[in-house]
Amino acid sequence: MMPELPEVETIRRVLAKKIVGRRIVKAEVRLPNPAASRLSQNLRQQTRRLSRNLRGASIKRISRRAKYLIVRLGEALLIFHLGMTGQIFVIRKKEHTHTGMPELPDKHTYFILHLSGDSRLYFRDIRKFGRIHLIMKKEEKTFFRALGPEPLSAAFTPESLRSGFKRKKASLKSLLLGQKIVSGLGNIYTDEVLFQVGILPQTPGGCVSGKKIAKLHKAIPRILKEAIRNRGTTFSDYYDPESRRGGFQARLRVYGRQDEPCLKCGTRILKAVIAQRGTHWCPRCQK
DNA sequence: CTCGGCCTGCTC
DNA sequence: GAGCAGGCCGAG
Repeated sequence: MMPELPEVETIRRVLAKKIVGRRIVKAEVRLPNPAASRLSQNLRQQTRRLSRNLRGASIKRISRRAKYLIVRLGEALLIFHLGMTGQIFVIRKKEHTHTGMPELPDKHTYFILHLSGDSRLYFRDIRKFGRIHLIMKKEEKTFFRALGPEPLSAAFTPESLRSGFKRKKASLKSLLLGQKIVSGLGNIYTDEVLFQVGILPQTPGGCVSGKKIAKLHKAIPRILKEAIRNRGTTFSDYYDPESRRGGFQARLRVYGRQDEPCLKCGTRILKAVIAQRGTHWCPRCQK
């Protein structure tokens, strides 16, 4: 997996079951090499706060904002962003590990929470695009200030989309990926949403009709919810913190289906780079 | 706004 | 060896 909103939400739900109510016995940072890497810098910057403030804290609640996972500890919030390859595992010390699950901690494991009840949370990130932050509750608003409305909340409205797209000549693909007009969509779900709404990803934001905006506003939460119901999308060997795979990959309509027939009309699905990301669409269903 | 850069590992 | 990968940020 690489996590967009549905995958992070799936992880949130698993963590809520597994670690809420537990106490943090110790927080362990394992700085990656090279020391100049951004994850290493991020962890070094946060490491004192992490080890000083986490010990003894108890986990009250797990929440999510867009693709950020938030472990609520009362006044403090421990925030994870998983980047492209971040993973979180929770296992008991003696628990039999799943086949396909890495031996933990391995060389890609950069943060460990030792929890009461002999369980541990491992943060692992092969490409090191992930980040960890510890902030105070009062800083939460500022921390997330750049994010657009949460697509599964009432803050997300046709009007918020309309004003975001207004007079923009950037493509819908880049606008939806940008996290500013609406947050939580990544490369997969952006392609899926645009297919279901029947709009080409290269359409400039300013050229989208009110009718399409209304359809888009309905399709975004619908698809995200469908993906969450299926525990997100899993490629290759991803496992959520419970060692389970997602199931949405079987329901993808365009993502990864280049050269295959469109499920609606049979036309060959195209793929090209748009907004620097591999983008999939049906040239007949999307106008 | 677009682009390159950040990272490692996998596939061709 | 090149190109690609589910994200994001900062430079120009």
